[in-house]
Amino acid sequence: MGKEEHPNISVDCVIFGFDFEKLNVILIERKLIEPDTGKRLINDYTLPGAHIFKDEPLKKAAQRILYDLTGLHDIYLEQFYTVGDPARLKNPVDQFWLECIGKDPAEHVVSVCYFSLLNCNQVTIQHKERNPRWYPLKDLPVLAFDHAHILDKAMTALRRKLQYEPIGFEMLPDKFTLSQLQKLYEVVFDTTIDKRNFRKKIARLKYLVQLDEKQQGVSHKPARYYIFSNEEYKKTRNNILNFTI
Amino acid sequence: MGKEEHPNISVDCVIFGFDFEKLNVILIERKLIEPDTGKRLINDYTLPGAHIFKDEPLKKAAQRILYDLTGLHDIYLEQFYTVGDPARLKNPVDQFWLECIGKDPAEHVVSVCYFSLLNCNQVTIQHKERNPRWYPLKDLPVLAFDHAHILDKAMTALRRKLQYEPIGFEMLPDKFTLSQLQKLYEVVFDTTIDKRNFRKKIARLKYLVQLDEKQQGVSHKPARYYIFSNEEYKKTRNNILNFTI
DNA sequence: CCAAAAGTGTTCAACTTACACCCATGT
DNA sequence: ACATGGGTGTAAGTTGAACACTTTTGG
Repeated sequence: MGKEEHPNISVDCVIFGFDFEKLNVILIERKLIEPDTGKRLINDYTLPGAHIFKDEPLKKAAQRILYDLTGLHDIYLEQFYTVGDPARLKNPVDQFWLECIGKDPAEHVVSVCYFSLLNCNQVTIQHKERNPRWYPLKDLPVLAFDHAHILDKAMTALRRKLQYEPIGFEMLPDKFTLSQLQKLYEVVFDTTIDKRNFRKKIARLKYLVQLDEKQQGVSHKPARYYIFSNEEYKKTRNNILNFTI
Repeated sequence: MGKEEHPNISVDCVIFGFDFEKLNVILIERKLIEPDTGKRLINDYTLPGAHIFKDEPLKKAAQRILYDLTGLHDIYLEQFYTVGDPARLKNPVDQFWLECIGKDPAEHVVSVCYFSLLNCNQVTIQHKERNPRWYPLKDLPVLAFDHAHILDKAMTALRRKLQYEPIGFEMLPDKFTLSQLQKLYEVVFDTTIDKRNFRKKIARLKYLVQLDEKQQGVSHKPARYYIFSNEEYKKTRNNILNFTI
């Protein structure tokens, strides 16, 4: 009961962050250096994750991981996948690592995976140990365990979700410009979007509310700010039945 | 190792079956009758599920459950959700039941949930114990544990999936008529579809191949059979970027 | 005045929706 | 002959895609 870790159940978090230019993800160093020779035995990266405590709900565990990294509660969080192949931690490097950090390498660990959405500029990552920081998705280092696979699934899940729910706002400040929103979609879907068509689409959405406020101190025509109105969204959300077959 | 059950990790299966009229799901009786009085202490229904064996992959466990119920391998199977709140099995009836079947009611059981798709008429459910059978989704009995919640999530996941991938075929025979396919969509989305518009849409899809073969022995104009061509689908699948924002 | 990003309309093609009748078969 | 479900086309409205120039600000 209480703070004892469950040996078989962990939670991994794919924390996406948008910095107005590209999409990033928080990774943590996994470094093991032989003290005598200075030789790097292990030098790669993992997603933030933790074993759940016994009697801790999965979502609470994910929120705990997020809080420890960002100091924030109430971050957008969504479960998207659970990995549970007994072979997933069985390669020699991972086995060696698990021994080094005092886990039983023989355990079958099922990992429940969540993704979260943030705006990079509104977060300062808390350093406790092992140096967590943002890495651009377009330029990732080598990932440990099956974390490349998990990240791939997370990306697919994010795109899917973004296709039917307006959660892009979670990666922007409360007030944002349409160009910022457009850039976000372009980055997530790795594409370019026509500015006029994009804005025409926005104009149809009642839950995107234009403010009187404008950008200040930019050396070009200042953009108008918009906010996302959740009330309007709830009213006008379209339960589309647009099946592809 | 081997056939020992993992006390904390289970797999539940939501097995959807289409019978050309409605959507059904396989449920299993949970019955407990007091021997003396004949009083029904428990009388409700559960989704098929099982604890995984130690060192068994999650998907293998799901396939095992499906095989035990249907005698079939290679059924469409998709993971959609994992429940892991320690409170999920803590109501008195469920606790009592767990004790009766020899499980430790205090364990925190994380359940990884899969849904599968079948055509009811092509399956005979294997009776081992506790009488599993099809129940119409529109007329469900009382469900045990948090299985009503899981079923709800499954239904949402099925609809979403059906909106961007043509997996409806998994609930039809290899050869099917367009009316059968239309009925399937109508039933899953609880709506009605215009016949001519539906068929116009189908005509655009190259992976729906019309056969020369027709229905036989029906007391009306016999319908042409169609098959789903996976090769064509892979060629023409559209990676649409149709975001709602 | 220059650089930088904001903002704005039109046209054409594709798709969606609504709608009614004849056809082939078994009984 | 009749009951049953199969099969077909058209017109109007809506949406998606392509495309270029003017505006506002800071430096």
